[in-house]
Amino acid sequence: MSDLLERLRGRGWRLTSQRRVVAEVLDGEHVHLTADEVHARAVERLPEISRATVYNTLGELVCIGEVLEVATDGRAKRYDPNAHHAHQHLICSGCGAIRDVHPLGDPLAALPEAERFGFTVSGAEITYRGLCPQCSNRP
Amino acid sequence: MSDLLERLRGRGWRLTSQRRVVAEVLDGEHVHLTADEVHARAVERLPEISRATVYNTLGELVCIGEVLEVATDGRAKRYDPNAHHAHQHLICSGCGAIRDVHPLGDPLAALPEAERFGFTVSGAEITYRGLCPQCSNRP
DNA sequence: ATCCTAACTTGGACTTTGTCCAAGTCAACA
DNA sequence: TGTTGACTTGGACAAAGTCCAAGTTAGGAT
Repeated sequence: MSDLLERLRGRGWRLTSQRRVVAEVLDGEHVHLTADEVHARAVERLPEISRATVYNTLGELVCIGEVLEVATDGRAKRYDPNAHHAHQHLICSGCGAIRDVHPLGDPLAALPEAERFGFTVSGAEITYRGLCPQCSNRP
Repeated sequence: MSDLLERLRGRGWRLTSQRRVVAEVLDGEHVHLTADEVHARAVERLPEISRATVYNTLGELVCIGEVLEVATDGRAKRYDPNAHHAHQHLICSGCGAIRDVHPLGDPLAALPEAERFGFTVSGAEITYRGLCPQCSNRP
């Protein structure tokens, strides 16, 4: 189970039941939940947990790099617990399903110096879009 | 000026003063405005224009592919009038500045068949992140 | 030119997503 | 076992966006 909790303890976090539950929800299913979805699942295990605490905890996890924030559309942010393994995202335009994918090569290498405009470029996120098998079989 | 307006007329759009103003705002400065910024600029030319109309018009322009919606963070969507020229975005993590950039090669080519999971992949958006020259010279 | 009508716009109410804060609670160390 | 500062809570607030009934108007028909 959660070595995530161990890492948090190592960083001096107080291990409250709330943080434990949020970590478990994220660690449990490696999907890309919104903050409200995390809250809903957390409430199943700890009915009094507040939205504010879920937002706080997610924000802290993002800050320390344990979780990635994914802005796939203009809607709610999604939280990706798979932060320690480089990957990109493939999103179904039909139903919104998200998959982790692993493209070849380093996307940064494709951006020539002349196209960097003096920026210190540190990363690249790729969002592939398409239709999942189910949505392909419908209009 | 706006051949965008010509294309809209060609599609059977009623050319209202509101739509004209929104098109002019987008066409005028090729930056990446939020809906509220578009509204603010539109109001300067047409004081009574409502937020709802700006949202409607932007949504329609996105639907017909004249404008791209860019979700760079979890905040407001940004609207990119440069839809007809393939490009990606480079964003400053310090100040949020956005530049259009042109990486080499086709990002789709980097995604092997085995990593597509049966999806019909149709596009890829790349968001490069880094620090702009100004922000590099500060913490 | 004028009329008609479907298409468009308006303003305000409402929803979703997220932030903030004062007051109360509790994990962890002594 | 007590203490204390870190954490949590609920509710108010804010930002971004959607929806709708009522009013207006562009543009084809007359």
